[in-house]
Amino acid sequence: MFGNGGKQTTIKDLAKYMKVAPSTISRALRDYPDISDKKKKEIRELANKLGYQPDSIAQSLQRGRTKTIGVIVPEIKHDFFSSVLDGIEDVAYKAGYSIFVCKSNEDYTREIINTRSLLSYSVAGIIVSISQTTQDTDHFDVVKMRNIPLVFFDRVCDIKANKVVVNDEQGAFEAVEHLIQSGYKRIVHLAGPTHLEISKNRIKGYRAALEKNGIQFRKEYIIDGGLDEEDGIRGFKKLMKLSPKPDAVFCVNDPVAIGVFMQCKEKKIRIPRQLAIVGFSDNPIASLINPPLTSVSQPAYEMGSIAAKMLLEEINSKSSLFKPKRRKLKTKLMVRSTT
Amino acid sequence: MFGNGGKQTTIKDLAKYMKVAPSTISRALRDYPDISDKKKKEIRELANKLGYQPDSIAQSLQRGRTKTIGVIVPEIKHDFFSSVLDGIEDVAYKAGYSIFVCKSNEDYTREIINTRSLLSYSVAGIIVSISQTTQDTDHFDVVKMRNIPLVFFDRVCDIKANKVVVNDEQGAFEAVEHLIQSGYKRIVHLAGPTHLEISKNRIKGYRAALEKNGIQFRKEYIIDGGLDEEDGIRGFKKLMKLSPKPDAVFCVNDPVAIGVFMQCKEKKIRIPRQLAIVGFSDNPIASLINPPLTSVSQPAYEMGSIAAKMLLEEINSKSSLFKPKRRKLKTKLMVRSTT
DNA sequence: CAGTTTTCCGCATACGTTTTCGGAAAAACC
DNA sequence: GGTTTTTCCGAAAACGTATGCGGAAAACTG
Repeated sequence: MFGNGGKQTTIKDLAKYMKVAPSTISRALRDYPDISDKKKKEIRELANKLGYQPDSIAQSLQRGRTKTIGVIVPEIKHDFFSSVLDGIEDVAYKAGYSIFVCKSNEDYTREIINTRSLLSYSVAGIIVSISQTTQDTDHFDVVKMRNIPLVFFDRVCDIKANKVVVNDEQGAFEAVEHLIQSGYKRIVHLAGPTHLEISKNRIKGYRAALEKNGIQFRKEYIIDGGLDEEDGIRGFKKLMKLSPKPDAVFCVNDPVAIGVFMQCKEKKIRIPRQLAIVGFSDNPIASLINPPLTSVSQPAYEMGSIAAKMLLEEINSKSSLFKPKRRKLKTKLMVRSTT
Repeated sequence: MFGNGGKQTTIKDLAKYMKVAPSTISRALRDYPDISDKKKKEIRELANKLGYQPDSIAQSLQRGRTKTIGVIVPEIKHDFFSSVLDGIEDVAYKAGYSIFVCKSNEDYTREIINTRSLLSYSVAGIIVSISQTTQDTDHFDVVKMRNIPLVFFDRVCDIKANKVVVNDEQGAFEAVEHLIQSGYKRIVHLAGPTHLEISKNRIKGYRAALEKNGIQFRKEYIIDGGLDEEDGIRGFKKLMKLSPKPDAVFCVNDPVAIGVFMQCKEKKIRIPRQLAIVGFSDNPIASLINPPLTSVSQPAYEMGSIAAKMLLEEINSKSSLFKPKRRKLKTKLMVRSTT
């Protein structure tokens, strides 16, 4: 298959071999009308025999754009993000695209470097969930200015671009209302970073549920924090100092809930008798711990595939007057035994 | 920052602006000796002002190789693989490389397409864990022939290339010996696909432990299967039909163990009283289920970072007489309550 | 057979970099 | 002031592909 010591067979090689111009080869392989059927057939056979494969880099340089979509996530190993990646990859693969995965590590400057890198690689589009520490979003303006399609998912910001999120407010509302209807009255919310939209929306839902059910909102019952297990542990400690003592906690996501969960185990606090717990995102782990964690299910894989589809749509819509859309997916409350 | 309507500022733009040749710009920015310090400074300032960013595609075409490393994994969302990806990304990022992530979906032909795609993108190197259905490995020969560095991890094959694995045999041995020492006598092994090295090695360890402890090996106590939860469920059903009834099961990995675990819950079989379970890979879930799962811990993140380091080493070693190495990482038995 | 159309293909160029080679101008030497 | 050396820079080619344009040969028209 490869007779030339490791070098890729190029269009020029074929040209020399066939004693025609490179342009002829190119046109023959792309089935242009200006080449005789006989020659096309010959060329195709030779290309097959030598295992010719067009050089994507050269094509990209010529076209000014790659068949690649860039993805920026805060973390890869988190279940939610890896499921999203999975969804993106599947859609991209089917459309003949590859994915470039960058991790921001929840770090603002690394996110900037990542976008720059993706831009310099002329990706066809970018899908991103912003990091916890990102407050300023100028780096995404540059993407828009270069006319590169952009889709945000889950952790979005208020830039004019495609977005796919879950109905965080509704999800939070249902979770908290469920707690109330189960008889809990002193419900704490371990919230995420306040500048993130998801945090705000989940707080909104929390308050709405209290309000609707005539429960007085207390400021000290919202505990700010982050999105990791450690934040859950820290949150638990703050929570235990409150008085009157809370009887339930609604966590901004599952890792935080797991942090609380583990602390309860350690301190021998009965779940849900002494403290009820609700998480958000329904990681697979939720149903397997004991007692199984009640959590708001978030369609991660679907989010990824929808984000990718939206991106491809924008890529393929030549018109620059593309109207950004916002898809809001439904959540589903998975009631288990921690409530 | 961008005054030209969305187009990337190029080296030619700078050249026109400065009224010098493009080559001068290139040399100035790369700090070549042949340019006067004064001009270098001017050029750098202009480049900064216009936000010049070298076009990676053009550089790649010129160099014949990208600053990108391709990764092929069977699945993204599995905890083990996403942790490996995490490790790879971190060291790649530090070395100025980006990663191209492809998913084979445990499918042989998709794996071939993935490698082809990576080749056509002139990646600097490839890291891969082969799919369950891969028996033939010609597609990797092509990679070697193109002199592209290659590292296998976990699911390796017998190609002459860098490899990083865990000591599967030792890990399995310790797990099974632990079972024996805990008093279990009829120990079944739910094995993986037989053509994978990991499966073979874990079987070896299983047999070695039996042998050393004077327990008769029974052919029917090895149940072939796959690597997923469903395979665990299937395995459980076969296992229950055996007589005498087994009292312990050593699973080829955690998903399989979880499958068995869930079946036990469903069928009200007491763990570990009626059936002891040991998994492999120590997913985070293992410690959180009830009872917590005994499992062989496999350093996933470290595997990724080591694989990436080996790859970079090979990339940077100009000499084509590179000697493939094999790193074997240690496992650690995490004894919990299912045994 | 001259003129027109059609068929088929090559030339040249562009994409943005890097790099080799060589050459002009300035500086240094005797 | 002529020769050599040094300093600095430009021209051009190359990487592999795609494409507008033009041109030669063949086929068809009258």
